[in-house]
Amino acid sequence: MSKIPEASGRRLALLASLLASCKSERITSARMQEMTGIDRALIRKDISLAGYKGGVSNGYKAAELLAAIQDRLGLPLAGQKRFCCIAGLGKLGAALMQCGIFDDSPFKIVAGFDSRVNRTEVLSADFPLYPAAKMETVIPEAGIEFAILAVEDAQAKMMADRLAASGVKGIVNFTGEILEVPKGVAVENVSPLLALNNICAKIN
Amino acid sequence: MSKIPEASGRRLALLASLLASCKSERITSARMQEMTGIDRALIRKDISLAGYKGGVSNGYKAAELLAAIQDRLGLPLAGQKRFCCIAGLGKLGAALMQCGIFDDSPFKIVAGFDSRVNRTEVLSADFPLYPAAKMETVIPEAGIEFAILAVEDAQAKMMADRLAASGVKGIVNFTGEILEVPKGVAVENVSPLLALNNICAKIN
DNA sequence: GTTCTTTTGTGAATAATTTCACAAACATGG
DNA sequence: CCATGTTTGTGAAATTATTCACAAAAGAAC
Repeated sequence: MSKIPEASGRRLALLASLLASCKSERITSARMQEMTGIDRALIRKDISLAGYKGGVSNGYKAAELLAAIQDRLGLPLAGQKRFCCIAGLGKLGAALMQCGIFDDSPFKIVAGFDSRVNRTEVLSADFPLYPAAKMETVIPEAGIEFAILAVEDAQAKMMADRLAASGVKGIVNFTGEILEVPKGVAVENVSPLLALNNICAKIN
Repeated sequence: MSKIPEASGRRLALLASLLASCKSERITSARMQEMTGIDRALIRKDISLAGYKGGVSNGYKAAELLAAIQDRLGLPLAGQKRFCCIAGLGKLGAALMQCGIFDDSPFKIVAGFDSRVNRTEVLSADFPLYPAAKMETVIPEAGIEFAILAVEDAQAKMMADRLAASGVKGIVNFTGEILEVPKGVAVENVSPLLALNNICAKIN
């Protein structure tokens, strides 16, 4: 089956996260439009791309639709644990590792890295913390697939290079820097500053 | 002048953040392609949409180009301070307000809100913290335009409604919930979980 | 000042996405 | 079971976005 266009993929991932917290058994494209602002005809097209059929007359079965999207997009399922690490254990990195956001998710933080050794010694976590120098050995050995980058902007590019060289397949970029990564590594920018700028651009 | 399509706007905002940390005086579309992965012809089209001319033979002047993009997109300039608040002062919210990420930016956090009063009393910040009940009065009085939403998922929708009702024009959504907001309020999702899912979708 | 090289700026061509519109599928309520 | 009301699924149309390709602009070298 051919690959789904990126825009459709993003919308479907959004729908997946919406469906994951959907209380009712069934949901219509009209309701999803209300919740997301995406036109319902487009939602139906996307769902059709995802390969799911079966909503006629009464809307889609939320659980089945979610499963179909997860399957088609290659999203990890609830039971799975895909391993991640956090690079940069400053205020933001430390909070991300401690705030429990990944607890019920298919992602699990299994390592933390920081270039200041005392941080890795002082902070407590229920997974090991390493000096950044260990990155290149720990990441492949632990089977870490994804990294959350929360270092200071000045170190961002260097750390991204090292993460990519260590074999991570995706980086969630919390820094304000735009990362230049080899093909095969996906970057998702979640910088609050970039987000605020995007909002400013949208409301004009 | 007509409004810029959303996709172009996002790319231009990305370029802006790239240009903001650009060391060299001039930059070519080819170099920007290397850094962002966006095709250079498309970058030139976007820049042309932004209304900037003047790069022939030697690339664009980074500073001028940045200024043009900021102007065209309505992005705040370095000198300005647009007021923001943080809703939800748990681990993540507290870290966001303390980590200094907004220090050199045109955005300034001027208030924090949490429904647990003791949090607003225990935490220290260089701006006032309020119980969530004060939101509806503080936001309009302080001239707050944007909110960073970092509450727990269960409270996310309710808080987003209240933020919107209080008059914020944009919400940076760190929660895993998809927010249903009135038209006129922009939402930018920066959930690490959604980001990881998007990465999984991309690498397939 | 002439030539050579680089790089933009942009019409035209192509490709892709989104919207429209409606038949078909199914549920519901008599 | 029949009529009625929803809602999907999807071709076709309309729109939008991207890539191509190249003339023109400008700097660099000599």
